[in-house]
Parts: sequence; structure tokens; C-alpha cells
Amino acid sequence: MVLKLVREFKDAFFILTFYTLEYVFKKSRKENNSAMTSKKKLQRVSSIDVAHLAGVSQSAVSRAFTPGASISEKKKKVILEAANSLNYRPNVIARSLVQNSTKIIGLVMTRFQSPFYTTVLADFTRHIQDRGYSTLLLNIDNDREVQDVMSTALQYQVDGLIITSANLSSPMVESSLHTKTPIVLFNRYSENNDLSAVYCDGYDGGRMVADLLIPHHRRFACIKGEVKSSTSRDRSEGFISGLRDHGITECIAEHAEFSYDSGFAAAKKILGAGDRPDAIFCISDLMALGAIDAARSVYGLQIPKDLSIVGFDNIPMASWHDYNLTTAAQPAPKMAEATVDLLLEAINSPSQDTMVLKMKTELIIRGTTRS
Amino acid sequence: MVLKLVREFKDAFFILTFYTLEYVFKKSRKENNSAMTSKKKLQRVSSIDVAHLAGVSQSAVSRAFTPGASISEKKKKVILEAANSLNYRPNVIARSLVQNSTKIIGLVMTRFQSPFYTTVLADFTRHIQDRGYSTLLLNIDNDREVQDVMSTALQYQVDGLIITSANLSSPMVESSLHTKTPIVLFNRYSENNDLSAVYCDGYDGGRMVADLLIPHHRRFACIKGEVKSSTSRDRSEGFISGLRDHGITECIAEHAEFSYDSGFAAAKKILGAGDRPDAIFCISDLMALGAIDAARSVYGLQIPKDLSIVGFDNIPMASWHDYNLTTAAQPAPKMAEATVDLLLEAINSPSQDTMVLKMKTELIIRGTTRS
DNA sequence: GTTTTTCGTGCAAACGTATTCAAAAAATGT
DNA sequence: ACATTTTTTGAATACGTTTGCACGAAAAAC
Repeated sequence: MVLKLVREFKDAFFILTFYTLEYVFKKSRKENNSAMTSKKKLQRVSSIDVAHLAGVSQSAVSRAFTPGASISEKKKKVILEAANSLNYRPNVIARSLVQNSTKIIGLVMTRFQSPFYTTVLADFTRHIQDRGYSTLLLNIDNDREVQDVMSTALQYQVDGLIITSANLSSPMVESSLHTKTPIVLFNRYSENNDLSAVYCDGYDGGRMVADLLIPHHRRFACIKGEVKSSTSRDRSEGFISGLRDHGITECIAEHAEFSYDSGFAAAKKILGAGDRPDAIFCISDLMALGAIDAARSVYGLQIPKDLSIVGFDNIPMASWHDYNLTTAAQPAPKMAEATVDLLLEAINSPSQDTMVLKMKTELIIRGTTRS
Repeated sequence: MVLKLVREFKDAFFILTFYTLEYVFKKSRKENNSAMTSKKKLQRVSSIDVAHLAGVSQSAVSRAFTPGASISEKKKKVILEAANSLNYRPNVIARSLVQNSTKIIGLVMTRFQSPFYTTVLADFTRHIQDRGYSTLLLNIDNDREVQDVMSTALQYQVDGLIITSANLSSPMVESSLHTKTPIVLFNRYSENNDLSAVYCDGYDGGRMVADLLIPHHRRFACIKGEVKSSTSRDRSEGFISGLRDHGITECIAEHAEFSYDSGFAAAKKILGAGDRPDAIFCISDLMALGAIDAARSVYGLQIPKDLSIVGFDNIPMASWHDYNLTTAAQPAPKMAEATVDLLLEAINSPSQDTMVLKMKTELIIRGTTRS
């Protein structure tokens, strides 16, 4: 869109203004080899070129770049020098073809906006890189796309696949079973199908929150996520079961999205109704922060004096000074690392077994709950 | 680490507990083809298998999967059916080799924790996918790694490269000039080297902030980022130049990292010293939010009555109810899309020209400034 | 009915690498 | 100095595609 406008003015060498919003200018590139203009395809330098220059065979060049291959130090040095002078780098794509392994891991993610997944994404890529692999990142907006995106990942011959946040709709499951590519689910688990998974025990986390709140509160509310989300279901059901174990059967419930605004709105609604609760458990931290702001600014409540609020995830903002949110922390860094390890395990020694790691949540008690 | 423990207990079929932190259990996978056990390499089905089954040549199969290729409808249908029954998908890696184009775009990112880059990352991947490409995500912690990471990207024969947040240290620049792979810098520009770039006019943004604050304030402060960061430099210098244009030469300065905590600490220091400013410009929103909390909770200041605070970036949290931060917004979505477009332009019609898009910031006036 | 054009098809040659195999070279042992 | 083992080497093949080319068939034009 912007670019189309730009192209029309491509010959202008002075500064232009669009909408009073963008400036564009263009420079002529440093002419490092003007003969290039005629060539259509930029031809990359191959191992054969290096071989010619170094006066050896192509296989020797390959060996020079393969750690542990059988080649004399002397020849290796000559080759590496030649390669360097030509600015040669092995073509990983060609290597992948013959080795039948791309060293690429597909990462299917959604809900980028959530700070929790941001952290996780950073951890994923870091661990993947540290282990000598690369990350093919596939963004999906809704779970319907999982299918398409998995297909492209498989076409790229990824060695393994990490899938976060998929509601495991039937077509996706089907497709995943047809492939032999190892898959690990993150923060999801499959009930019917046996897929490896790493997730956090939301049910137990919900119970822990209930146990924490029960002693000092009398009336409870819970802000849940979408009904389809298993994450939301586990957490809220754990909470409710925890309440019930102490004879509390009533719990105000409200549904919301995994966002600040949605949490704000839900809390506003709950607190605006009669017989206000004195404790709210929010299925995610973002919601909880919204709930805090709603309680404070819309109803002038003091936290935790008038109202206790607990979140889930322990995102960075939860520890911000004015929020100081009590929350059930997922051991995100550990989970991310375990996911990558599990996947690499499956890649390198394909066994018949599937592994499921269920991690415990840890309660982080800060300032939004009374004690 | 976790996994090592797990492996030792691999034969246990019951639930295990480590540290009281993780549970592990394993299921036996649904046996869909038990003959597989003997085969070492899982052999993928190739176009030749499909050809045999359909009774056609291998090239026919290829053409069936190439839109616009010369093939009869009838034969195409037969082939697609055969392909489907074998669950065949074209191997993009092999295609890349012969077409000399991987349809992969390398995305070098840093500072994942910043909400601004999160949004940008989501936009990048979305646009890249929408245009039929895939994203190879490369995570770097410090700018020193740019070199390494660019090298792997090039080995993967990416069609183009987007680089964010690189301080353009000399080796990286050198390496980038040697390659013919198109590069677009995001939120950075190169002074000495002619590289395409999309960035936001931080200098002008800083001036706008100064213009906004000057009428109603008497003493100013600025929380900057790291000295090396050009982003930080542009913004703060613009601000200071804006002040100077109105005869104000004094501005308290403090350096911080691009984080909440760092902003909190810097503001605490500034406000703790004598002759407190009544307006603080923070180089980034995260710092600004930290500064707000410091001002409120440490010194009990009211915002904007006692102190005005302005940020930069317009991250989602800036619009949260209790912050309601006045800020200079980068047109992030537009910038991201333009970056992708610019890169694809360079990929598809390699010209000698380099393009630089400088976008204007837009002042978003909310509740942390008096008017 | 003949000539031209169009279309569909298979063959074979790339693409850049890893790797097997056999031969050559070097190192080792006697 | 010779036999034997070990190491190093290059030729050749394979990986799974796309694509230029030639050839035949079918359709269109004359």
C-alpha cells in the first residue's frame, strides 16, 4: 500500500511527503560490481568453484566443511582459504536434500499479543538455536489455520514441530497422525490422540488458588476464558472444585477473552451487580490487571482490603509496582526448554513412545490478596 | 535438564514426581504401521511414487502441482488423487534448490521482551505469510551475534533479510555488503552504507514532544536509553533541540535500559534530587510506565498535576486505564507492512537502488500531560 | 486433405551438496 | 626394505524437484 505510492515516485531524488506521514528517499547503491547489471540471476558460489580454485575435488570441499570428516589438515586449510576468498558458505538447502534433515523446527504460534507467549517464544528460539537448529515461525490467528500452516511446515520438511495453543480440532489431529514428523504440543494436550506434550497443570493451579483464598474471603468470582479453551477450562474447574471441597458451591462466573480490556469489562460487570464478591480469580494475568484497574477506578475499591484478585501466568507486568499481582506462575522457561528437549529427543531417537510432561504451577503471593 | 531426569525413568508407566514440580507419564503410541520399526530412515513419499501409482511421468506430477503449468485437466485430476491417497506433498526444499529461491525470509530480532517488538513480530510474520513466504526467525541477545545469525540465514539461502535493532557494528556491515541477498533494516538506518531501511523519525518525534510540553512546564528531564542506540539518540536529541528552539537549554538527563524497572529507577533518581522537574520525557513507553509508578508510589506525586510524563512507541499497556499515557506513536503496523513490501520488491525486481522510508510519529495525547 | 498451430507429454539435464566405494598415498610394524 | 594397516582422496551416485527441449497428437486454419 505504502509501497505502491512510493513506486510511482521512484525517480524522485528529493524528499517526498505522503499524508504528512511518510518521507521517502532513495540512494544509489555503492557500485561494487557494475558488471552485475546484465546478469539476471545472482549466481551463488558453490563448492565446485571452491574446488577448482583450491585444485581439489568437490568432495574434498564438502569434507572440509564437515566436522570429523576424513581430510588432512593441510588440505583443509587450503580449502578453507579458497572458500574464504570466494566468500563461500555451504548451501544448507542442498545439504538438507541429501541428508534428509533440514535442521529446522517449525513453531506454530498464536496469540502473539499475550506477554506470556512472548516470553515463551523468546525461550523457544533461543533453545532451538543453541542446539544447532533454526526456527520456522508460523503465525496463526485462529485455530482453523493450524491445518494450512502445518502443511507448509511439512512441505519445508521441518525436522519437528512445536504447536502452541491449538484447540486440536479434528482435521488438524488427523493430519498430524498421518505424518511421521515428531510433534510436541505446548500448553495443550490431546485426549484422544497420543501426542507428546508439555503443559502446566491448570487444574491443580486453580485448586491452589482456591486454597489460598478460602480462609479470608466469603464470596468468590471467576473470570474465565473462551469455553473452547482447555486452558481456561482446567484452571476454572480446578478453582471451583477447590471451593467445593470446602463446602462453597457458589461462584460468580463471567467469560472474557485473554486480554486486558476484556478483563476490565468482565470485572466491571461482576462488581456492578448486587452482592459483590470479595475475591476474584482471573484465568490469566492480563485479565487480572484489567480487573484491578476496573475495581480501583470504576468502583474506588482498595485492593486487597476490599477485594482480592489473583491471576495466572506470572507475566512481567504482574510484578509491576502498582499492580503487584498475586498469581499462579507457570514455569515457562522450564516448560519451553523441556519442550525443545523433548522434540529433539523424538527427532534423534524416534521411539514408539510419546511423552507427556505435566508441570506444577507455583503460587506467587504478592500484594493483591489478603493474608 | 528436566529431560535427562525423565529419560532415566523412561520405563516407568506410572506417574512420577520430580521436585514436587513435574509429573511425567508416557503412553504407547497408536500403532498405525508396525512395519516401520525396522526402517531406520522414515522415507517420505516422492513425486516418483505418485507418478508410478498414477501411471504417468514424474514431470507430469510436478506440473500437476505447478499452477499454470501445461497439463490436461484429466491427467491432473488423476495425479492429484494418487497424490492424495499417498499423502504426498511436494518437497519445497528440493524445489528451492532448482528454483534458486527458498521463499523464506530471515527475520533477525532482538529485545523480544519489549511489547513494541512483539506487535511488530506478529505483523511481520503475518504479512510474510500472506505473501506466500515463510519466516525464519533468528533470535539474538546482543548485537554481537548479528554476524553469526546472518551467516546461518544466508546458509539457509533466505530470499531476503529483515534486521531489527542491530547497532550496525562494523563486521556486520561488511558481511552484509558482501552478500547479494536483499536486506531491509527495521527501525534502524545505516549512515555509511546504503541499505534499505524503514524507520520512524525519532528526532522529529522528540521535537513534537518538546513542543507539546513547553507551554505548560518549566523544568524538563529526559530518560534516555543506552548511548550506542541510535533510536535513543535520535529521540532525545530531537527533544533537546526542540527545547533549545524555545530558549530552554537545561534538561536533566538520565540513562536507562529499555525496561520498566530501569525506568522506575531512573525516575526515582531524578525525582529524588533537588529542583524536581515537572515534565519527564521517556525514550520508551516501558520506561515511562516505570516512571509513572515511581512518581506515584515513591513520591506520592499526582500525574499530570505535579508531573507530566510522555513516552514513545504506544505499546498496548500505554492505553491501560490507570496509566493512560501520552506518547509519541510509531506507526508500527504500517512500518511492518512497508518493510515486508520493500523487501519483496527488492527480491522480485533487484534494482541498483536502495530505498529508505522515514515515517512520521504521531502524538497521542492522553492523560499524563497537562494542557 | 494438407498445412500450420496449439497443446500435452516424457526424457534428461540441472540445482549443490553428502557419501559410498575403490584406489592411492601415507603411516606403521617387522 | 617389505608387508600391512590406516588415512586421504576423487569419481560417481543420490537426494526430489523444475524446466528446456523434442516429439507426437489433436485441433485449427487454409
